[in-house]
Amino acid sequence: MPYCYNYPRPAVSSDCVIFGFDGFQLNVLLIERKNDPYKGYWAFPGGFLEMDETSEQCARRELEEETGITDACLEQLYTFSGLERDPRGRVVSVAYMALVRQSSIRPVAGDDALQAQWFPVNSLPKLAFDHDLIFRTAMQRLRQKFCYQPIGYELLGEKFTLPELVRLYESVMDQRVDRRNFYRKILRTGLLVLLEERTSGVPHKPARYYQFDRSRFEMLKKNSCFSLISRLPETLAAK
Amino acid sequence: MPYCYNYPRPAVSSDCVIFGFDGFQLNVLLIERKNDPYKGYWAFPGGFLEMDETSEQCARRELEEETGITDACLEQLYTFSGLERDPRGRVVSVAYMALVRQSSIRPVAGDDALQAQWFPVNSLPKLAFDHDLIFRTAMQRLRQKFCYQPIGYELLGEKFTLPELVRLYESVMDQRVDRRNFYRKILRTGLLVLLEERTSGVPHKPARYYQFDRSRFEMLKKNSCFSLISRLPETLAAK
DNA sequence: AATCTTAGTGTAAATTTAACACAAAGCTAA
DNA sequence: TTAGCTTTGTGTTAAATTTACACTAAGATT
Repeated sequence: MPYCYNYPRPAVSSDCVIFGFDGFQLNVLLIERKNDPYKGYWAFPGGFLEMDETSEQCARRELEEETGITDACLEQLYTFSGLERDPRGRVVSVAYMALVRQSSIRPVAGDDALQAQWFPVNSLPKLAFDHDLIFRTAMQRLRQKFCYQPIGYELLGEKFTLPELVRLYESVMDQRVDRRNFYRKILRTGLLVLLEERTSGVPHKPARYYQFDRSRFEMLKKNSCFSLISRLPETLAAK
Repeated sequence: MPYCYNYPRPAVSSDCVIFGFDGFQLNVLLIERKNDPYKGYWAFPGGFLEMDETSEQCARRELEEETGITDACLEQLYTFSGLERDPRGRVVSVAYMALVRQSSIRPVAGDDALQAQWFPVNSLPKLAFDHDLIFRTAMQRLRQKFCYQPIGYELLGEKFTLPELVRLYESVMDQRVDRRNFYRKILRTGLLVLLEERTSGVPHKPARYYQFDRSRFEMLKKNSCFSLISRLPETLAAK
């Protein structure tokens, strides 16, 4: 026990909630734990902080070690510090989340993981530690972000069709979206660039591909704001 | 050095960014540090995590010890884990923020603090540690929240007038707001309850007092969502 | 009683939303 | 080859909201 301090310290770890979209449903990436505690349980990839890395670097490192993913754009989600999170003792975990193109990622189990696998968000296995709480927090945050930011392009390919985008929104928000109104709304933002290519081999009218205009997005993010509750659903306003 | 572990561990702390509003400008509560490092510098109240408390409980405890504030509603802001945050060694800090009624709080220095004092957000002294980064993060988050949530009532009294509310919004967002349109918007949400009382002793028409309907707010928070970028300012949409 | 200052209400045009209908384009199967 | 099926893309219209204003009201001061 070579590391000694004047006061007790919790261990610090990072965990990653990685969202992917397969064209039909929203998934998260889980690993099966190779070691105790919770051996054999599924959990989010993560591990202990080392002294020469930030919490985000730790998340990125553990993600690569356990799943092979290297280029996810991580965003800090929340820090969990419950007293009984981990049977080994006090562990404070900084959770991160990321949206990735599921198709471009082939998760490979490594290190502490028996296997890495995608699970649909509405049928997860029993999770280790307090990862169920982490998952619910991530889901909530993801939905919030979808409400007021036209994000989610990280979840699709470099190019995508509007119908795909609608399905993504419907999956995440778990509610029906009017295609036609949605198209207009999203196109009016000017964030999508129309490409020449179309889908092919489909037994119906082919869809056009679009690309996300990241530079315009950054520009807009700086300026747009202030609307004070964007709009109140009529049904609620009446009450 | 009685606390020993197999692997090195960072210390974990909590810091609190407390926002207050004095009717004219937005302020934050700072303490002057009694001890090194950064002795004599101003900093956000905070301190080290103890083993029998969560990170939020730690924030609440330190806030009380150093400023006497007991009933702030803390919200987790962000966790800072930079390698060089603290000259004493590796410290990971979980930052919280809260909005309080400045008038109802008389900050009292205690414990590690020489004094506790409100500072206008646009003229802060030099801050200890990376607290300048924490402040900018908090300010950004506060503005974001004001954009899509009719919050900020914690910053005003139990009862308040619409002109006060406008001044609050103008202070936080640092931009002009059209009184008349703002009134309509905010009233339409149904979140404000008109009281009988009016301001008195003012050399002009007295303003009416309103009260925030917290239960309706909770109800709305559950249901409202999904607008996909509330609205795009015309000036930007044109580009 | 006139004046000054801020509070509260109203109006009209432009924009956006919500809820639809319909034409277009590709494959399939008779 | 053509009718039929499916999904995509584009309009249309009424209702609601936003924006940008002008005007009246109420209290204190001179």
